[in-house]
Amino acid sequence: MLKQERQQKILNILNDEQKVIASDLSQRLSVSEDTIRRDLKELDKKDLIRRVHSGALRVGPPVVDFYTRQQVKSEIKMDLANKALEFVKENMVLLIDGGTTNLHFVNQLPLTLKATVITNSPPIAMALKNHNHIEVIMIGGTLFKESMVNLGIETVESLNNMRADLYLMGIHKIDANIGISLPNLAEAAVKRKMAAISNEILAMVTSDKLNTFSNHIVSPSNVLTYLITDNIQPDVIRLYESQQISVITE
Amino acid sequence: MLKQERQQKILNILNDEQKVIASDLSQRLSVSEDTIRRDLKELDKKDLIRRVHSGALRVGPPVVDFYTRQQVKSEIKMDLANKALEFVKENMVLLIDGGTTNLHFVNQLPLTLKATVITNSPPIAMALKNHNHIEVIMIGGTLFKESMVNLGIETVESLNNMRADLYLMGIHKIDANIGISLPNLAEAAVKRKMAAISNEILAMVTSDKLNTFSNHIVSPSNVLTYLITDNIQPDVIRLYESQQISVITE
DNA sequence: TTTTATTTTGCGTTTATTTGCATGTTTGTG
DNA sequence: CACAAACATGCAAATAAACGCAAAATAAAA
Repeated sequence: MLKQERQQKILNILNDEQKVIASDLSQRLSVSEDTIRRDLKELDKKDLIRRVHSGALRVGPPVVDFYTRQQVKSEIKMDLANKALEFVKENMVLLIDGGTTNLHFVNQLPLTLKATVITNSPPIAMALKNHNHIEVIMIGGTLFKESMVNLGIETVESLNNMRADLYLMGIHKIDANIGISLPNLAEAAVKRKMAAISNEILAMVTSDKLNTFSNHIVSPSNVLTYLITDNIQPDVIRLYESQQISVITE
Repeated sequence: MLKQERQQKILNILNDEQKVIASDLSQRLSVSEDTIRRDLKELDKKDLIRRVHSGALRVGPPVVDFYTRQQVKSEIKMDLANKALEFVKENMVLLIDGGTTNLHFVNQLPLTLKATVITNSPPIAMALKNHNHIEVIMIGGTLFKESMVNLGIETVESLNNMRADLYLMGIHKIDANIGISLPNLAEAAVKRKMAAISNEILAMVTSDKLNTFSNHIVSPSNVLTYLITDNIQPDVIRLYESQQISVITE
């Protein structure tokens, strides 16, 4: 393995895990501890990590570009996605749009599940390649690369002829009073349409998104049927439950 | 082998494999390690790679490596894809369907290219995520997982309102007499439609696909404008050239 | 085509990196 | 304080890179 390659791996691991232990790294990367120490020393000199006795710490907040986001096993999101699984029944028609949490959800779907998935997100479609009993219907449109979803008039029109049992809505921002919102007009329009053609709507929301808002409003938050979150503050939960949303937490 | 050609191969390999070892390259390209080192030094100076001790790393964002990594014909396909690049002009409307060769092609498109890409293949769309000046229009439909393309009535209907300058048709089987064929009815229908709305059609074909056929015929082979292949048998080439196809080989 | 000029390549030699190990020192912890 | 784990330092082996030079290949000119 190349030295720089190994150091990049260390940085990636650190990005995922906050801290690393030198002896661990030695095993995981199968090089001697001396080599790891030398790596850590170099990375520390470049201020890419903070060296401490027996290991190293991450400097600054975790980086979240799209690709590392996909690789990073964000445990919280995995947990949320895992809780969502129980709402999936055989032969359901699922409507799934973009977002990393939705991608986690799809990756956890059992390979044997029989269902139909409608999506406007290429990554979601790709993740279902090996689910032989899931029929995937892609909605076309203009690819919006930041969220990796197809948007536009055709997207909305295609949705006209469809109905779904359960819509897994990717959430950017949600506020109990203001509603579900995000920074892109076209994306809001598509989500609104998706909500309209679905029987039930489920949203997985990490607590950092709760009670935040952006400029384009999709709909009031009470369109949601289920809200899965890691936030356990009783007053926050009550806020949504009072809107007839069934809130699922730990 | 010419120097430029070899350096392009190095870039292709690097694109595919994220890193290269100088001594490996020396063997794979059958030149001395000194030559490889000189190549790497030049490419590094142009910022096309990142030189490190004992090898080099890829610069820029990762590419979509969706299909099985160590494909036997991978290098040949990259060569074919590379030859296809010259037919792409600024501000063109490209229509691209599925296939590994097409994916290789897309991965080799310069990040600065201005163009519009229409595709029914999610992997192609994903591969264009970092091409900030390429507008991607996805055609929806039912995902056919073997080829990873969207198919069906909606797919064909969506294509009705579109026109493309150049269609990169993924080829399963082609025979000079029987035509272009494949084993799936719906896919054949979509390809036929795509051919109908395109000004020119380009096909990249490895020699093992030449003069083979399957049960669903897309069209006669003479719809092609360009045929890029690694087959250099003069009689085979003449077969296609006699159909007014411009054949590009080594 | 033949000849000439230029570029590219391979080899021997020298120099530099990287890695693991041995040895002695420091640090954290009970 | 004791003691193990972690660390720094120096060293040697293995690889890899840099350099100069001559042979070979390619391009250009006659």
